[in-house]
Amino acid sequence: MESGSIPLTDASGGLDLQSTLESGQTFLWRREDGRAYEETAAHGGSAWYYTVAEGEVVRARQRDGRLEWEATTDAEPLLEERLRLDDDLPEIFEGTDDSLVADAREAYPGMRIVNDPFFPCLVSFICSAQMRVERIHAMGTALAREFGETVGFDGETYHAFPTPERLAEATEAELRELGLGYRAPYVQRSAELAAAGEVSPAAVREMEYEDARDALQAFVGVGDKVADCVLLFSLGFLEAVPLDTWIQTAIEDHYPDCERGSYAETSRAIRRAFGGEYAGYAQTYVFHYLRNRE
DNA sequence: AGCCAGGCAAGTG
DNA sequence: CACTTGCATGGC
Repeated sequence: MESGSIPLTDASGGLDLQSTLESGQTFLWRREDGRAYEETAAHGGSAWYYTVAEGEVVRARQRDGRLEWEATTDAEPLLEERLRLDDDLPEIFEGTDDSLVADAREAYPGMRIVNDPFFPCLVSFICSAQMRVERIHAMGTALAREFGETVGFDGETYHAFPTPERLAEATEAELRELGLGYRAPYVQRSAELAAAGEVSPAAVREMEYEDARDALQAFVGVGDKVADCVLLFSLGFLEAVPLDTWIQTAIEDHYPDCERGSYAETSRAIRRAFGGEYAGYAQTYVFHYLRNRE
């Protein structure tokens, strides 16, 4: 086993690992302990998290201004990529003078947008429809347990997120047994499309933002909102602003002028209000901030 | 007991 | 294009 630690400088905005991994952006990391979010925060947020990435287990925790990791091979490049450690947060928020965004930043400085692998991100957000964050996470755990490759590490057995091929072979009934409900056929059919290479994430990356959002809707169970989540949390479209129920409420309460009646037009308006190029960062801070108060 | 949760697909007008 | 309806499941 290899291990190491990455220094986190304040210059680029630091890191809040717990908020990054538990704010409903990614469902691919789990805590080694079973503590609740609040308990972990009370303990200084230094819990170990793990994921299975590229067939290998990676553990990480934040302590004493460093991001410590344990893995079978050097995990530094992977962590920098998945946690977007090179994003310069002060620069990203430089142009936004919005007070709600400022409050959210003050509450969770160092939270970053994740950069998840495409297929797991896609399936996670297909499952997210009308579902609480905690249950989406549980669905991911169940999918990995039932259909994911097993990986041994440090005397324990872990499960990778299932491949498109494996999930394409699953039956709707099997997926319903895992509690996916009406999302079961969406996941199965989208896995088939992904396995067939119907929509290539590499090609989507090269598109203009709104074209990319349309292209992802070739998958089943993917509308505007889920497409925006995949663009933001997996494909590097930092301008994407998923309009979920929380953000819709925020628009009513704080940005009534941005309500334009349709997803496309409201999206344009709120993207402008959130600073354009990096509007998705503002969105994610506001989402986490609002969801954690009350 | 009823309502709601990071919505979407399919069907109408 | 806008609008309506049905859809699983679990927690409060």
